[in-house]
Amino acid sequence: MTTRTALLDAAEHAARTRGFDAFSYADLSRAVGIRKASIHHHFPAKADLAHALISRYRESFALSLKSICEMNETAGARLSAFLDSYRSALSGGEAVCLCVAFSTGRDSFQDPVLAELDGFHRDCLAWLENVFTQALQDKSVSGAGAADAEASACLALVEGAQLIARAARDPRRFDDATTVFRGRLVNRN
Amino acid sequence: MTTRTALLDAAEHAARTRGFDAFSYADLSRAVGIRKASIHHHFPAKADLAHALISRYRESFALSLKSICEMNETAGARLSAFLDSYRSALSGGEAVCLCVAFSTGRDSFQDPVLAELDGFHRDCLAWLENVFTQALQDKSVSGAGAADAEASACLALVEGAQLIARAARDPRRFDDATTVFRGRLVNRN
DNA sequence: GTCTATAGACTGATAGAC
DNA sequence: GTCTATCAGTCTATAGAC
Repeated sequence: MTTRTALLDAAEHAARTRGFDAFSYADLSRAVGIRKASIHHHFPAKADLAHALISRYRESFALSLKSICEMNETAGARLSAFLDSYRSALSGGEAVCLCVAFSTGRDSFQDPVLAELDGFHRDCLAWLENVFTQALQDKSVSGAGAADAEASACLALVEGAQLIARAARDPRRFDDATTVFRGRLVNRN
Repeated sequence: MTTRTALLDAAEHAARTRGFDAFSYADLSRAVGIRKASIHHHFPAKADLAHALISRYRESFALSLKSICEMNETAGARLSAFLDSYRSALSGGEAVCLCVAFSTGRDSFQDPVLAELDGFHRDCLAWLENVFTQALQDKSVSGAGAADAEASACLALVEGAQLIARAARDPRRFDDATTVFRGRLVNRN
């Protein structure tokens, strides 16, 4: 593994557990085992690190959504897998997804990072809207309404559930918050 | 207005728009018009300020929930007013409620503050559970399931919706995320 | 690519005069 | 209660040797 990748991994972990502004190059230095100054060789400013982080995350998340579609046929099964991925991102209640972590500290960021963050949200909402549109056909989500409204509500629900679970350091809070929604999903595949 | 109150007001505004760790005594100094050192007379450590903030907020929120119950009869109308209060806390997309702001920066806080924050969550969930229990009787929320599950989902929804709206600096995102839920409320009073 | 050394700004916090 | 002055610690970032 390259030093650059090790730095990105350590930074992602720190950002998701403590927030982007709450870790320093000194923390990364300790985690990866090189000096602070050496990190600046890979990411001259912390803004460069932020951009690399969110950009890598956006790409990997897009792949993950694609994989969900390949492995699940019905809208209900796809949404169930979507919930699972947000649930597993909690890491036992210690972390939130990078998207939530960056949303809470949005002030620190400049245009290139904000654009990538907005792009992430758009990707996610577009995918959800597609799946909820499919749900109207295949009847695999009970009581499904307008696809765009359902998509917005679903994203807010999982992000809010992550926030609450991490605040309580208890992933069961995520399960509590998503119980009603899960009950609407017809889980045959 | 006392200096102490002016400091709390300025701190609350800063915490809700930028986060508790993102403002300094220097910022408060500028906002209120006294020197940094003078702030330490009112709040010796920043942790004392955090405690005073969340404690004041918890009390005023409890009063606000009580007022909602006095002014609205049905569960549907009460939940609609609950949504309104979270929606108006957005301040045009610039802020989140103090509870969300403190949840995102939970690492910075010590026990007395965390206890108050947890208490706030408990208060809020207990109130919601009561209202959803009422909804099973008065039929003012369509498709209502188990009260505790509905309460957890409702809190996650409004907190997630605030997060997304503030990230986009656009309060309409809050409306988008809460459209489906609003549609379930029977709004006669 | 990694290092030592350092700069310059900001943080929360304290001492002591008025 | 507010002030000036100052502290030690942290932060991001840079210069230049190896």
